[in-house]
Amino acid sequence: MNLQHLKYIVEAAKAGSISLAAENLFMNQPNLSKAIREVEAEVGTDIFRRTPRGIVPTEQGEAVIEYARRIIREVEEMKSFCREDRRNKISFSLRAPRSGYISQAFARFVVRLDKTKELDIQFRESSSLNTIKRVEEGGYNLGIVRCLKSQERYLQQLLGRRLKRELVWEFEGRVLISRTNPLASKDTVTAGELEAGTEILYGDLRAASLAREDRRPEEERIVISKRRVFVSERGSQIDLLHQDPSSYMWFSPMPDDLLRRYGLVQIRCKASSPVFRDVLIYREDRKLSEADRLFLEELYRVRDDLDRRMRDRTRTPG
DNA sequence: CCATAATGTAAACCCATTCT
DNA sequence: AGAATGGGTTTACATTATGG
Repeated sequence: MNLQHLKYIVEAAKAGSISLAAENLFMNQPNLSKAIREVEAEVGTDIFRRTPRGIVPTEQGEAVIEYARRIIREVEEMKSFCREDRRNKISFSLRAPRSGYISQAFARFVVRLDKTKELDIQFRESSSLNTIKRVEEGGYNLGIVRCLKSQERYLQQLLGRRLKRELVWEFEGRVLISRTNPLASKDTVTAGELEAGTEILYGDLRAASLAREDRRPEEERIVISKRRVFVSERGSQIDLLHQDPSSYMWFSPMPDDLLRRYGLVQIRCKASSPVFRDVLIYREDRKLSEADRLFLEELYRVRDDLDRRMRDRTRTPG
């Protein structure tokens, strides 16, 4: 049994099928089948129960797979330990939803880093499902996933047992509009006022919705407009907001300086705002690094600023 | 003494086929 | 339909032999 064998059973567990796993591993099914049998022979217990529709881990198998994951990860950590000069290099990787407050926190975090050190920093905006996948696999160390509060149970289910989680922020969605939008001077808008406008949504929202359609038939999203445009590129979203002054999109509360920079205004929607939760995730076995903590410090600072401003505004209307 | 070449073996591979 | 087997071929790896 070698590391390769362990990777095989982890992939097989993930795929739920030897044939599919073989495809993912760029090998053929018989060889994978044989390899799994060899591991089973060596550990002395069946890892999977074979069924006509694929494979399911046995009770002992679950434990074996968990061991395998840990071993693979440790080896990866060992390699990265040897690869980089840890004293002289800052490594950081984050996947997060598209969000003004997160990108602002990220930017502030980066400028605070020691100028004399090498940087290996990755920040990528991505859907919650992809974030979970990448963080689980170990490609990214930190992830922030966003879900509707009402779908939280789903998220917990998706996260499973191997990821630690921490609530970053719970906020009411805001309506993001151009400064030239006739509604821009208002404090709050009603659903009726938005109804005629064009709603802009992220391009991947349809496909990567956290709740699977088949399992959760009732529509949680508040649908207001009949005119909906899916756009996944930030610049185009902003252009469209300006070109079509009736258009709007739901967004997380955004820092004022960003709003000013883009010529945008953010307002509450009376009564029917969806409530979102942003949750930080990272692998169970991983300790937060110095850089991670620095980022979180900035993240919470930006969040608290926004929280405070939003409270002030509601107290002094007009 | 180390580096390269030759050799033998185990493993990975592929395909056809059978089993559940 | 998907998993397992068998048999033949190729590839990878380790060991040993040879040469600078």
